[in-house]
Amino acid sequence: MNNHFNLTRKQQQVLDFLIASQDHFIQPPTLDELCFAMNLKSRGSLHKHIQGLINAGLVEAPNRKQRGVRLTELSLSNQAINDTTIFDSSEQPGTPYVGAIAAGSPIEAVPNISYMEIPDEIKTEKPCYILKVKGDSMIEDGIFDGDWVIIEQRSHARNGEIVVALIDKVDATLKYIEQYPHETLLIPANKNMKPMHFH
Amino acid sequence: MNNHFNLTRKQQQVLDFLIASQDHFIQPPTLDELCFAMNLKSRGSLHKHIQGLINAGLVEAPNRKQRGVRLTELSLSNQAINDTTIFDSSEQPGTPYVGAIAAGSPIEAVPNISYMEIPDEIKTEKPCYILKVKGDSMIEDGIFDGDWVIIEQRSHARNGEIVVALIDKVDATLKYIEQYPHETLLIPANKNMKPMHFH
DNA sequence: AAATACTTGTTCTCTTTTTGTTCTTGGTCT
DNA sequence: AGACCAAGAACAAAAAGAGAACAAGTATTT
Repeated sequence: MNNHFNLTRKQQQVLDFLIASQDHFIQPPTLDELCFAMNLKSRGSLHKHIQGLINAGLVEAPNRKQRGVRLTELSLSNQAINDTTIFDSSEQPGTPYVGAIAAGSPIEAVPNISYMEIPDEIKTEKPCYILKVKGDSMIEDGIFDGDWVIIEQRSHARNGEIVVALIDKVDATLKYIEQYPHETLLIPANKNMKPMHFH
Repeated sequence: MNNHFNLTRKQQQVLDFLIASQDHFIQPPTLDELCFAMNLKSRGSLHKHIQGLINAGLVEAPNRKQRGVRLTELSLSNQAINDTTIFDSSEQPGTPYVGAIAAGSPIEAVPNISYMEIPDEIKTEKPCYILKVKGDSMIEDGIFDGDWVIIEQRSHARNGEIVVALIDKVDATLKYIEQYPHETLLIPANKNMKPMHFH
């Protein structure tokens, strides 16, 4: 539609991603970094798409220089137009940021979903999200009211791990979990609170 | 990421570091100091990057005269531009790095000084550095062994604040401070430890 | 003041890692 | 069949690292 450049589907996708994520990269991303961010596996394949964008004049040609892929003035000036298409593009693969989820989740509504940078030292490749702690149920483990916690997004938990437990799909609390065949225990790290039993 | 100068990744990184840490150095840092601060091992290698910045006009060429590497007007004015544009873009503010000082300080030697990003939500404009906590003296306040703490660099402390106390200019500990005319108390947040008295 | 040691920038060589590029093979979709 | 794409091997140049050696300057000692 608004695509006067004759880009293939994937080329457009790469371009959209580059434009959308340009502020997230401190330095122009290398092919490998782009692969990782877009969840691709072959540098060679990506290179062919980049080559297409270079031919269209949308990406600077790095003739063998190792300086990462940079957008040209042309594509930057077209960015405003593309902004609308970005929203359409419905999938937004592997952004390097860790998001704080809230939308649609049973967790108490966060007024505005923001994304925060977290230090490399803490960062993991696994999908994570950030929650703010309310209450003192884990105070003996150094998790205080108002702390931010980084939660690894998983479907299962092992005994002894700290989990975000959804109770009746309404309330969310941070507790130690112990799962037995007949019941599940949620154990706070606070002497003044008692473990909770569920079935 | 916006970079009209044709710098290599490392050159950009060094430049970013110089800009971000210019307030942390009392004097312009020597190559060795920069190596130490950036956790590099070879002065010669770093010199090559600096040379690249000199060629780009971003760093002053010290003709065997001035000690230390200093930024040029160009890079400083460029920094101002970047700052404003960053503010305009309304997301993603601030310098990406916060320095961890150690050089020459009486704090127990950190093997390699590294700089870590900290979330915008925690960040402050004041000069800060990061230390890793050893011991359990503040455990009741949620400061555990192995935690990182962000210390605001100040010359004075008020009663009731948590400070990094240097004892005999050798040991550094994290304690509450209470200063009276005749003595100074360092109070841990751990029932098993007793306050320390000094004069 | 002279001799000495230490700093600090510079240059050089050698090695390793990173990164862009090319090519081949095979798959999917129209 | 032809366009598009994924995956991966292989390669060459670029970039980065380590470290030795040197020289001009600074500091310290004699």
